Amino acid sequence: MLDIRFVRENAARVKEFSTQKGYAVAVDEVLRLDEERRELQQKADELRARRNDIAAHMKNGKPEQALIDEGKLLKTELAEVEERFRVVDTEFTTALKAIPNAPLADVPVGASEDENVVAKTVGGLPQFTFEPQNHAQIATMNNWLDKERAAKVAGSRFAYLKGDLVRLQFALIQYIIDKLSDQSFLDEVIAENGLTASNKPFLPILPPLMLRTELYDAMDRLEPRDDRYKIEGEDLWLQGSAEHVLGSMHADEVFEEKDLPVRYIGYATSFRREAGTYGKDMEGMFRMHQFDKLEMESLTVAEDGLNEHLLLVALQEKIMQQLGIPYQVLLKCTFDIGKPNARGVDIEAWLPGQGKYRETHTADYMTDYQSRRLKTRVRRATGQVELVHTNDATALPLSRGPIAIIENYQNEDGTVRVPEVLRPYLGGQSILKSV
RNA sequence: GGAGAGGUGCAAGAGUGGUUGAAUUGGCCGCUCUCGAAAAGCGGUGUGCCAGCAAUGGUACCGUGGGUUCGAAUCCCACCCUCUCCGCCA
Repeated sequence: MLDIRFVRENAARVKEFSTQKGYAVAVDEVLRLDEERRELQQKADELRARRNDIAAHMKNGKPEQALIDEGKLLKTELAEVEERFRVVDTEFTTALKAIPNAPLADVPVGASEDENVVAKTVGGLPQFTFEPQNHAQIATMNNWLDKERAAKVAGSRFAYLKGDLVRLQFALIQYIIDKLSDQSFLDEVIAENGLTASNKPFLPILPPLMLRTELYDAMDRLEPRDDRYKIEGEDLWLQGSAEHVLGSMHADEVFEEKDLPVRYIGYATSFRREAGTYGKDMEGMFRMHQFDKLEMESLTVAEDGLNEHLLLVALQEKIMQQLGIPYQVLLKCTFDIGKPNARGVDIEAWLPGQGKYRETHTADYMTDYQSRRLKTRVRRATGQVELVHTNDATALPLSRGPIAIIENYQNEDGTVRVPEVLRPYLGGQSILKSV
C-alpha cells in the first residue's frame, strides 16, 4: 500500500503510473474519502476528548447527574460518528490498497510482457551435432518422471520425480545454500559488479508453507486468489512462493539498524493452481501445481533497497553462470512488474529443446509498499523509526533449473552430464543415470 | 481432540471499573561525581493517526474483534496464540 500523503501530493503522477501498470484506479475517490475520513476522525477525537474530560471530573466518587446525562448524549453521538468513520475508513483503505506501487524511473513503460526489455544476454548457446530434445523427452527416456501415476493420485500438473533427477535437485539445493551462506562468494559478486552492498551471508530458512489471509493480503500477493490454494475450514492458504512466508515473517516488528540487512535463503515447496493456463506447457514438469524453490528475501533500510535488488540479480546471474546455463536478463516493463513492485527483473534460461529462452527467475523490489501494511520497521541510529524496504528474488526454481540443466547438458544418447560445480554434491558423478 | 493456566511497555513483573500510557525492578541513553573506570545519585527511554513550520496539543493502542458502562488494561462474549497434563502421532 502506498503512503496516503504521497498520493495526496502526487495525484497526477499516481494516475499516470497506475495506468502504465494496467490498473484502473480511482485516485480522486481516494482523495475524497481521505478528506472525509480525516474530518470524521477529528470529530470523533473531539467527542472522545470531552468524554475523557467528564471521566476526569467523576474520579472523586460523587457522580454528578448532569455529567452522566451529558456522557450518555456523547456516547450516542460518538457511536454515530464512529460508525460513519468505520464505513468511510473501509472504503478508503480498499481504494488505497488498489493503487499499485510507483515504478522506478528506469522501468520501461509497456502495455504487455512483449515490451519487457532484454538488458543483456549471457553465455554462448550450446552447439549440438544432433537435434536436441526437450526435457520431457529426455526425462521420459531416463524414466525420471511419472506423470500418469501422479495424475491418478493427484490430478494433472503433478509428477513423481525419480532417481537421479531427485539427486540433482538435492545437489542444487546444497550447492546454492553453500554459496549464499558464504561471505567470500558475496564479496566476489559484489566486487565483480561494482556494487555497494553489505556482504552479510544469507541465513537458510525452512518456512511454514501456509499462511493466514491477513498476512498474505498484507504482502499484496494473495490476489489473484484463483491461483491460490485455500485450506478448507481454516484461515490458511498454501503459499505460492517462499517470498510470501519469508516477507511476512517480521510483520509488526521494529529492527535495530545494526541488524539490517536481514537476508534469508528459503527453501519451500510452492503451490499454484495455474488457473487459466489450461493446455499451456503441459509437457514434462515446466508448469506444475507444486514445485520446490530456493528463494532469497531481504529487508534493508530505504537507501539500500535498490542496491540490494541489484545484488540479488547479480547473485542469480552468478549462479546461472556457474551452472553453465545460458540466459538473458529482462528488465520488466510497467505492465509486467506486478502491483507491489517498484522494479522487476526476470531471468530467462536458454532451453535448447524448446529453442527459446524461458522464465526461470524473477527479482522484485517493493520499496516500502509491502512493509507499510506488514508494519516491518527499523529504528535508525538517529532513533527515527522507518519502514524497511523489501526485496525478493528466486535463487533457483527446482524444476525449471533442472529442466535447463537437462536440456543444455544433454548427449545424443539421451544421457545428461552433470555441471562441474554440482559434481562434488553428487559424489563426483559426471553423468545422471537413468532409472 | 480433552482438561487446566496464561497473554501488560526493551525485559521481568504489578495493576480487578474513574488523574493508568500504565507501579516497581532490571536493561539502555544522558548528566553529576572521577585522572579514567566502577559504584552511587539525578533525569530520560513506545507506536499509529489528526492538527501545527515547529515547540506542542488531541486521540487511539495493555493478544485480536465485539459488547456492557457516563467511564474498561480491569466486567461479559467470540476468536487467535503460548505453556502444562492426557490422548494421538513423525
